Amino acid sequence: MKGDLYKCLNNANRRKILYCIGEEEKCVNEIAECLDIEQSLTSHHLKDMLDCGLIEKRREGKRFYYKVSESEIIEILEKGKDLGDKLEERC
Amino acid sequence: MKGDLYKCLNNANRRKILYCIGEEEKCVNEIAECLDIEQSLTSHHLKDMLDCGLIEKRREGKRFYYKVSESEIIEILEKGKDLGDKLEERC
DNA sequence: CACTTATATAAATCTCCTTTCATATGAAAG
DNA sequence: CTTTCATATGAAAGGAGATTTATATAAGTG
Repeated sequence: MKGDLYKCLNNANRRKILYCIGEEEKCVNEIAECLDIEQSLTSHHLKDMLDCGLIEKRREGKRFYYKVSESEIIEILEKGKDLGDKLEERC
Repeated sequence: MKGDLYKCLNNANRRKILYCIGEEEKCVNEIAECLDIEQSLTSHHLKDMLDCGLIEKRREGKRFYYKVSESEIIEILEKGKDLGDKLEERC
């Protein structure tokens, strides 16, 4: 397993991807469009997250659908967001 | 506020520091010794975490004591650890 | 006041990450 | 079987982050 959880979370595009496929699986182009980034960049990020087990991939014809593998990750993102907001208030 | 929560969490030394001062405040040298890293490096990491509001600093004579500012951060670390372990099992 | 202890900081270096660009692969459609 | 669509991959460029080394500051001690 390459890469780790925290590395995956330390990038806004990857976090957006997680939110984007958190509710329902999406294919690469849908994700790229959702984040308004290049397909290539999307694929790179998906690979990283796949490598660390955070997401899963399923083929359907020429498309690949991705989804979050453990829904806990969304909870962690929410907790992180809450804490981030709280820390901002301190400044 | 420089740096963000996820950046702070994306480094093993910084995570160790959080665990190290999570229970009780410690001064810089204690932290450096606890992690077995240089004082200088410790200070750098402490500054980053201070900048993002994750920890707090208190002076006592020539020493500075650091502690975690929001105990939630430890919960997030625990959740992250659990999820990390779970993801490892998949591979 | 000189010395020591505790911490901070700045510069330099090295490593790692992100993004872009070009290209490859592979399925489906005509 | 050529073209198109969907995705993956590799290399290169640029930037950000981690660590080390050397030095500064500031408090406490004799």
